[in-house]
Amino acid sequence: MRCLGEHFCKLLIMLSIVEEKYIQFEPKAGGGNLLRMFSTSTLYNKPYLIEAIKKPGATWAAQLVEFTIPKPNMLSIHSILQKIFIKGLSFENHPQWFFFLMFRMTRSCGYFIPYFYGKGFNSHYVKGKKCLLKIKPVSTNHYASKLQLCHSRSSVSFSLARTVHAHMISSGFKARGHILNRLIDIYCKSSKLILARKLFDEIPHQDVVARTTLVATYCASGDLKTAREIACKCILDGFTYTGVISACANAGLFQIGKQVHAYLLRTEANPTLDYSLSVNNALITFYSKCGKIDEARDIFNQMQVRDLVSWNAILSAYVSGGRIEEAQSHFRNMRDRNLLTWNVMISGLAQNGFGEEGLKLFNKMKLEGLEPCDYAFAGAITSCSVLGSLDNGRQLHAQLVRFGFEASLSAGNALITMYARCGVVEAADCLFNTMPSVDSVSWNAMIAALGQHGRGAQAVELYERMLKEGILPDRITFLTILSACSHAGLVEDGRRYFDSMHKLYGIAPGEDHYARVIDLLCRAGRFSEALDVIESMPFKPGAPIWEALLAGCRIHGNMDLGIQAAERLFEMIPQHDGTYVLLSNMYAALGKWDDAAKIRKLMRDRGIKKEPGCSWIEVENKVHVFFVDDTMHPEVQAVYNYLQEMVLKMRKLGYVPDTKFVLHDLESHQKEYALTTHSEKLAVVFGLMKLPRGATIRVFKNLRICGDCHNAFKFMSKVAGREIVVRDGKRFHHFRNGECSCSDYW
DNA sequence: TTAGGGTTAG
Repeated sequence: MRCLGEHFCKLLIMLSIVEEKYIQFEPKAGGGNLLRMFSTSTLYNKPYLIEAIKKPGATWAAQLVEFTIPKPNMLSIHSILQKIFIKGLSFENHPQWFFFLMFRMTRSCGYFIPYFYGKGFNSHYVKGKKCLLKIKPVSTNHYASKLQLCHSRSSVSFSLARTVHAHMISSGFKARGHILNRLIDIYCKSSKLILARKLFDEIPHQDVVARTTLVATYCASGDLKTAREIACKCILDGFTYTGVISACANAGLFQIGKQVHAYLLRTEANPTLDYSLSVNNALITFYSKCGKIDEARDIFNQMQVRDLVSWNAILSAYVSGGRIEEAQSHFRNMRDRNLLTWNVMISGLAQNGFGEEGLKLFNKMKLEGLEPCDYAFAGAITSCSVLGSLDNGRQLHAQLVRFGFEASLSAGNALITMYARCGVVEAADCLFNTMPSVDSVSWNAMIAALGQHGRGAQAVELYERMLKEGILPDRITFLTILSACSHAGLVEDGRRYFDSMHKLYGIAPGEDHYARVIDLLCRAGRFSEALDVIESMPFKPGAPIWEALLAGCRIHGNMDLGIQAAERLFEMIPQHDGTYVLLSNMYAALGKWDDAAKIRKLMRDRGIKKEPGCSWIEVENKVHVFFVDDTMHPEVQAVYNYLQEMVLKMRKLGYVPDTKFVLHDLESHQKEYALTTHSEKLAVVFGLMKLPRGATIRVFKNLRICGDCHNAFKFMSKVAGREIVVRDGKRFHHFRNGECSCSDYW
């Protein structure tokens, strides 16, 4: 029990700080045997645990901890907590259980304190307890290490830092130097600038470290006057400049960052400024984040000395600018690479739509003997989202658990999107609800997932829940919730959220937000309102606005307005194939074949090619691609035969091919045949032929699904008794028993 | 004790 005793001592010290209270604590003996008994077990979810829960005190805590060895992680402990609550047990009478857990988690995973703080645990178990132990002031090292606990890779615990600070004051401890600097840093990172400034002003000898922290924070908040005031009172070093440049990069302050750069160039001859490497590295990232990739490259090329940070920074710049070829060539030319290099490249490929390449690189990384971290997993999982490869995604999820990263936020968030984009929104929902901790990215991902699957009401519900839990929506939250409302026809909700953006949350709507509102209104046929919104915009409408308007006009056959929108688009983005196709489709749908042909001719004259429609489906871990009128796939003839039989059965149930979706003026039997060559039909039929009985058919299409295919899949789902899920360029359709989840609103 | 290279959401 010696080891346990030590744990408890450490715990006590820590808790004294966490709670600012005196805590009654009575360690109980008897855990030793059980500790040994389970020392090799990691099966925390076996019935032993249920038995163990019935036992009191330290015995139980000892088991609990031991069960999580050798790889304690957030998920395993979280699931224990869930079991405890399911059984109606609480920590009320056994605070030591909670202490032990918290200590173990904090030590093993580094970020459990913020987790517990958010969940109201602290008030749950201490209230009403007698206070027996008085906590004395502790050493500088102790406070330093406690403040270190406030920092984790992804979060800063303001509440813990504040408590440590309070403890210092109440115990009479005189904090100096780096302890204060750390506190200031944490306050700044927690956006408590006033508190940080107050502390800074109380320091008798303000050093360059504290100044650097504050200058960078004031700069990021846009308060340049104060930043300058603080900066000019001491000799600045490289840390200050890199800090300021980085702050400008993160806050998007391009002009100011450029001024700092110009200033540094003027003072380059100054021999005291010997920090060009890190400053240049910061500058690469600054220009990259401001979208100036060429400038970033120039800095990299002109650098006399470069290190791995420089190489990674410029690689990241290429990737973020979508310059994948340059990134790949740069990656190949790198003599040294670290884990980060691989992560940047893998996720960069995935983000730019190169899912297959991303997965290949992830596997290559492993073959080269590098152990992937959770960021690498996140990149690989994103690759699966791009491909719609559920099999690969599931395998990666399993690997992730084996590697002990199941508590990772970035990988977890990537998984939510992967499951949703692979058509299994239930799995995404389940993951979201069982993740040990979530952040705003997770909420946004889940709201987006529900929206894409046509579950607008649920998306709205989740958004409201997010607000109730005190999470502030950001500009991406609004993009996702507006899309969700738009796809589900929730016009009033969408309008209300759009209005609240600026009024309640101070976020100025961007063009992308306006485009979504226009989409929302036009889909519902409310064109005059949409035009009013366009009038009220503080900037000139760009292509996304006219595209949304045109798409709405197509749905409602509003030819006049559609032509106006298309004309604007022809001026703005003449090379974009979508405008020509949409307008031509509108004419064709109205039977105006001459006009449709004119648009097609215009397209040809301008040398614009329509992106060919293609659909794909994963069968036994292999992706099968079908094009329109496919002749390439080895089994395509069997597919056509199967489809013909299927159409006969569908006709008996009332299916009538809707030839208005054929865009060329053909004889009616030719039109009907043309419909049967659509890539999405071929892929779905291939799935029906190849996948086991009862398995859901999941098909992906690069463009929007065709209206006749949409109707046909409703009948097909009934005839075959199967669920068919189709992901098109915008959203998902779930066909089940003759109906689609979108209720034909798309 | 401060700074410079990464991730996930649209």
